[in-house]
Amino acid sequence: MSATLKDIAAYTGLSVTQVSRALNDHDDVSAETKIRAREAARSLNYRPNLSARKLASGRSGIVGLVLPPQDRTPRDSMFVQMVRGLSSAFSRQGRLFVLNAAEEGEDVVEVHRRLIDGGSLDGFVLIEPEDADPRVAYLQRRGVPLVMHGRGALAPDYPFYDIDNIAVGRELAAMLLRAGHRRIGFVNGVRSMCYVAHRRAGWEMALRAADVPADPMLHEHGQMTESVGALATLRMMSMQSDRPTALIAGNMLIAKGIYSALSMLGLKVPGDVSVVVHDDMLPGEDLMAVPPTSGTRSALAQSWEPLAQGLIGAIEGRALADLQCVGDFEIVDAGSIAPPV
Amino acid sequence: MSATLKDIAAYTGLSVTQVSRALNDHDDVSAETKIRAREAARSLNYRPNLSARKLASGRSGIVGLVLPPQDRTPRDSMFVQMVRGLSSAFSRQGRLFVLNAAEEGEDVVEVHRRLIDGGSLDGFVLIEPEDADPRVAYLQRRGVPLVMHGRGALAPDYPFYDIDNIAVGRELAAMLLRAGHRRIGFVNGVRSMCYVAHRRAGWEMALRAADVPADPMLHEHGQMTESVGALATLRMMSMQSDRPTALIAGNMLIAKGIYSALSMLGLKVPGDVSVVVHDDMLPGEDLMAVPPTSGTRSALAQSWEPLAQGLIGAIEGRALADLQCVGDFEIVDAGSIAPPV
DNA sequence: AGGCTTGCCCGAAGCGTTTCGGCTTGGCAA
DNA sequence: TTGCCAAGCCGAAACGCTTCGGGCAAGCCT
Repeated sequence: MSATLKDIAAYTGLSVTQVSRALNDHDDVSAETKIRAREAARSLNYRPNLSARKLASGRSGIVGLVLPPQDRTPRDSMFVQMVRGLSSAFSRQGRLFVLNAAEEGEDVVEVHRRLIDGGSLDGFVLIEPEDADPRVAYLQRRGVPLVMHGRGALAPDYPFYDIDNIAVGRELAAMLLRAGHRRIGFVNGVRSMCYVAHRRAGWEMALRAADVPADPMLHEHGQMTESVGALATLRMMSMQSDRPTALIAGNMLIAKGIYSALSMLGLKVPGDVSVVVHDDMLPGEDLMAVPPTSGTRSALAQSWEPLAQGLIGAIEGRALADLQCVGDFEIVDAGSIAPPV
Repeated sequence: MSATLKDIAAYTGLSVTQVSRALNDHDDVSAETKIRAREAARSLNYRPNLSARKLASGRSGIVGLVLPPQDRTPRDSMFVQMVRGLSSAFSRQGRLFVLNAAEEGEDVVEVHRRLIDGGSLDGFVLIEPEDADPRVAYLQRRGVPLVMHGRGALAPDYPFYDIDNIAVGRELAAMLLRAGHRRIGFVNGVRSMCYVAHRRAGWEMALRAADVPADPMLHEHGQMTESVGALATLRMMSMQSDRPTALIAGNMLIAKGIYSALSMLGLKVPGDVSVVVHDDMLPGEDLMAVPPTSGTRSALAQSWEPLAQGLIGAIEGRALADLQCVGDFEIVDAGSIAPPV
């Protein structure tokens, strides 16, 4: 159905070898031959057969992602976002991106194995890093390239794309400290996540730098949901003495919970309590109607391209240092900070 | 890394040919040889190389789904549901299921082409059927197996899994007619969807059978969202004369909108207005806290298995009639129907 | 002139699997 | 005894691609 290298060879009078080398832009092919081959390929509507390529070279050009079995964070729409983003980032690079979901009880590593020696994939994007990640261990042992969305340690030994979450935590606290706040509450994510720990560390660093003690009662771990935000707010605001004058929200859902708890308590933002948030700018969240809130933001959508670049770099064997990318975040002032009362 | 047929051949003393035939359960292999080959395969940890298989036989055992570019129905969590369901259904059948998202401006058919002669996929699950579906036309022309989730016509010429939506519409209306209602409103989905048209037809049939005119003012097309449900309810309930005494909701989100509009109007269910719904039983929707509502229900989650079976059947060349499957729905009475006032 | 490099090209082998056709063996009927 | 058939097995070719090793000219140096 589809044209093969042999067809192009016949059409151009070249050998199959030379056509292959021409189309793959090898360097011992004359410029004129390359052009001739490329034109023939286009006019014959040639599409390389990835299975054959994989068989011959060990590389198929297909990369993938395995959806962890139960989403601890029930952020389905983020997954769809991600799949779309990665699909298009990779297809811009001439690669195919596919997604496979792990079954409920199934071992995630097992799924990767299936995908690898089932024979097609030659690299993975990993998400939701864990501390000593078994997926990383397995892939590294087998020499399969990977790139991590986030990181499982401050300086891991694998390619990743992440933002500087210590700086995020530090900056969020610093914004409030600069306004004069001393009692600063932080509603963070689940403890085991590395970025959560980093943000907490940043919060502590900023406080220490301002000679303010970091009261553990003012820090809360939990799922990043609206209700966790609301409950944590109620708890902190009902502290008998020294209740916080400002709150940090780990993400927009938490912020929403904070706002609704505060309004229930009859407290105004920023008059009574200042609020800052780290916003991942997921589309759909803006529809959530959270009031404009100061803080840090970094679009999750901007990570797909660097992730793709990182994985492709890893496949092409570039040095680890080039493959560990720390992205930027922005600082915005939206008027949700006022001096403490 | 992974064992090959050659390794098994060496290990068992058989030829590569015979091992291949044994593992694929061909019939000119003795029972004893089959067992020997299978055991060797297991103990050598053999995994067939799908690329090689694809190259030799034209079939890779990988099937996929292309996510349409912009989701007209913003039901991201349903997609994730679906991916998980199909992944596990296919993996139970020893096949690999992958998902690829079409880019924003990209032609969906083009993506299928890439996946086909990129060389790996040998069949597709399609979703969101259209009237004269270009994807179906393309795949049929190229002889690539497919199965549709839903259908684009009453009796299409391709494999599908669907429920009898005419019967759904008829039954929903009949439940209300039996209670004595004559003015029955229907808040349905977007007009272009085939299942929406079917349900509408069912509604009309039931009314006609009861000698009740089908007032077009009592039927509303729109996105299946909460607000559409609410707005349609407000419109119908404010009709000067002959406002409906009962409402049919196309799905749970619409039902939720109907309930909130009715409560805004101070109307009770079922005292003032009866309500029925078709519920797809998506997990997460039960959390939406819609009051128990009578109507029809069919778990979307039950369609993954038949879809997988249908596609595999199509790949294996079974007859079309065996591949067109109409699933059941249930009728439940949850007390949301009362005689009209 | 002889030898070297450089630029461009090609044949053939091989990736792991399936499949086609043919081979051997033993049993059974004629 | 001969001939035939079925059961079970195997060699070799093929799928489309990459890559290794080599070949042939033309140009340069000494």
